[in-house]
Amino acid sequence: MILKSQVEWALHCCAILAGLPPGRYLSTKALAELHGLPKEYLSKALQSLSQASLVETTLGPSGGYRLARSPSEINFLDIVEAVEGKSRTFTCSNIRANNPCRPKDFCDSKPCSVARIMWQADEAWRNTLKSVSLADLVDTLSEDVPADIWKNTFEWVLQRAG
Amino acid sequence: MILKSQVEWALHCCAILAGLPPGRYLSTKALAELHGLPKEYLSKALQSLSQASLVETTLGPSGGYRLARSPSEINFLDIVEAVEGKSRTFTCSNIRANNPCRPKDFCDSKPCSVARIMWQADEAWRNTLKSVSLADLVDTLSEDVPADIWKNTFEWVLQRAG
DNA sequence: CATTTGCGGATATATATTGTCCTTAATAAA
DNA sequence: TTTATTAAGGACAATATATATCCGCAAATG
Ligand code: FES
Ligand code: FES
Repeated sequence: MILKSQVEWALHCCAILAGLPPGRYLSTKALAELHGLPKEYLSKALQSLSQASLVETTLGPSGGYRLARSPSEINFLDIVEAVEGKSRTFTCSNIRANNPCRPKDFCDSKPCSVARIMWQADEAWRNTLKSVSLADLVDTLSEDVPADIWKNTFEWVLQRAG
Repeated sequence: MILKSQVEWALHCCAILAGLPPGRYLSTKALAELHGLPKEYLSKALQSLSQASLVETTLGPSGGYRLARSPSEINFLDIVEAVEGKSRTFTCSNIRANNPCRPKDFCDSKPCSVARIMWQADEAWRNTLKSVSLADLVDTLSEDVPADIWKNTFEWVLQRAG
């Protein structure tokens, strides 16, 4: 089990969009070039963000993407679920029902204990993702990324932002 | 991203093995029949448990599997990692290095902030799995599963255990 | 010796991920 | 108005992973 590479792409793209001045847009082309990614396929990830209402778009030259909410109101879980979907990482196929010792019309009242525990772990994962906002990420990045690279990157971005 | 169905299989098989009297073995055939699973493919999951030293095996008629440790000394994470592998669910392909604004010989001192946060969530998932033992599972199951089905199941198992 | 068992390799099939190509409609700039 | 640029999305192909089956081997049992 491994998350799609699009998750890494989407998170990094959102981090860039979070640093964009209000009202400006950044295109798929610029985001793809900045991260060295296949433009057409990155576009699918950005469409997922759009369908999840995390970003807004506009068409035409100088068009592209911008965040639909403030960075403090978007968290990691929002972005991960936009790309990966909201379904749980453990799926129960109810193999307990195949037990030959069970009456064949027996109906379970609760989900299986095994599944419940797996889902608790899934919840812990989601809660951690939910606890970190895009604003938190930008704070951490601006500490970790060397100041000159950070500065150059946003100059590069602003030259291409519509 | 979704866990393999073998995870569900392995957890249920371990729960059965945990209820086996000391010294007895249960075969792949019996475990497959009990859970309604393809014997040959379930065998692969059990081999994973064996390679992880969670179970011991013996050959020949009356052979099969038993736990290598007491149920209180085996947790969910042991079993999940035996089947799914120990690698993290988020992999960083270091797309930050493709940033055209970076000196091309620049070397990062830390893992990317994005990856660190994703790995924290992964840790939270693993910690939850680690906190539940097979003994805990058996306790929960014996409360949830109706007493007569529970009893019949272990009679069925004991008839087939070598 | 005959049977049963776990183990591992080889192989086949189904599904998911990754990636490309193309058309369409909207938008902005020339 | 014309032209260029953009996001959206459908169709498709390539690749990787998950699921599943089959076979031969060596060990254990009786
Ligand atoms: S039957 Fe699906 S987890 Fe128990
Ligand atoms: S470069 Fe991989 S997560 Fe940031």
